[in-house]
Amino acid sequence: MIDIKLLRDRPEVVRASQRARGEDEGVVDAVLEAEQRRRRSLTAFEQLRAEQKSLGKEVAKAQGEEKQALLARTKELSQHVKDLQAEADAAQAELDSLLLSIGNVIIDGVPSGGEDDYVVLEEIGTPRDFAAEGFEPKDHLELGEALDAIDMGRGAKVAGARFYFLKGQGARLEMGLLSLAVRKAIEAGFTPVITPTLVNRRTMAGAGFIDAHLEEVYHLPADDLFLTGTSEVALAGLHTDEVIDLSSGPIRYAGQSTCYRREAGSYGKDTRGIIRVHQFNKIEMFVYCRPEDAEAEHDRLLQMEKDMLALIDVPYRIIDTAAGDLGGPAARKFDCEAWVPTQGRYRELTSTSNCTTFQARRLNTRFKRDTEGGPRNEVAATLNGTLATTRWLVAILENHQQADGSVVVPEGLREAVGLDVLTPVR
RNA sequence: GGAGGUGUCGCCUAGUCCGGUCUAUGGCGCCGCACUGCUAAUGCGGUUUGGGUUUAUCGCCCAUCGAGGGUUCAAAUCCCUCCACCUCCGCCA
Repeated sequence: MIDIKLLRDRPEVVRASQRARGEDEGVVDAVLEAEQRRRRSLTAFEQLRAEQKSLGKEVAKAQGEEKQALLARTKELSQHVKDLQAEADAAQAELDSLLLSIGNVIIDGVPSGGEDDYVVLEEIGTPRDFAAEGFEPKDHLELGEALDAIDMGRGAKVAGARFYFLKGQGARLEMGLLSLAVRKAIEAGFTPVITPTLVNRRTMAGAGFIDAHLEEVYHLPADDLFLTGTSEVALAGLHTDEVIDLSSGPIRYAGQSTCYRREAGSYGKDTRGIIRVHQFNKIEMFVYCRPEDAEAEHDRLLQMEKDMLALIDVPYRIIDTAAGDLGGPAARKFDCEAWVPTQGRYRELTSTSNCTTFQARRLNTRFKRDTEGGPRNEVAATLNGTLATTRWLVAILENHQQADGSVVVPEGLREAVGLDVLTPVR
């Protein structure tokens, strides 16, 4: 949820953000109007409520005929107060639903437009020239099957399409990758966390995954619980309704969890292999900090991702995602996309978002700031970023394959995986 | 799954049976001031959170006793639903 004070004081900033996202900017005026209505109805209610309370005290003291007269007055007043309260509640609800419909205000510099309007910030590494090496690269599934590392068929048998088994060298590769990511995070001062993967409605909504992503989310109606598509959700909810201590700097977590996504509306897309699946594992960084530190923290998260990608040694590029492709909570998002040889294009491996105060406002996570007028509670900023996922195996397998179908484990991963080369078993 | 108990403004706690004097008691902690070689002790004052009004303050007002409904002129207090925690029973990878 955006800050209504910002919208009130500088509506043009919110309008510009909405425009860049390709969203309705008229909602800004609707909010201003709803806010007026809310204040008017609230004032009316509060005045009458104050009168009701003071009359109530007289009733308590009065006797006999006087009491009866007061009761008559106050009964009438009671209904009036209820009506005004209902009006004020309705105005508040209307305001809230308008505010919830507005995405986070983008940060200056974020490119306008949609999915294809990203800006490439940096390209790192050079794709291998397989033609010059004299062989046709195999895709990750063909490699994975020959290594007996990936089994899609049995995944489908047990659970359905887009499910899979990782086994043997495949399981070792993933476990090594994830444990290396956690180790790097710990070295950088992050606290490792294993999170719940089922969360309640408030947490899911607060993290921003119910409005736009409802179709994407597995829901268990019997318990009204939601399977999370990333540990970001649980980590965002970790400090709900708390005042956290940021006096000695940002709080940095590295969450490990299995992630569940319905992938509704992606029928026919990436149906082969483990690029787009219903279940995968991920190490996710999550930071709470003061709003003024958020952009620096964002750069830090991106640097963590770059360091991690350097360890798996694949060519990749960094893009600054366009406003229309940010999703509601993010004010800016950088994706790192690795080169996938058999697709001849870059595919997302990491994504780091600066959500500023958007998530924390919904989840009521604040910190104490000392000001001249004394300590004040202020909404914290949150950021998240990927440090490793199952999908990374795709880039590792394809970029490090050899003509005989074996795969060289990148140097930086060898110790964690415990293998130098993955060898075909058939 | 069943039975019982608990939930009060940082922590502990009074109040709930029997609705109005609760503008929620007291202690601890914390903050400020005073006193004092320093510290401690002592004394005085302050100390939930959100919102409205005014916005330069002070102030005044409303909401908030786990959450949400209800009864009532009036709810921390009575009723209902839900949530969390504790004890016991049952079941169980």
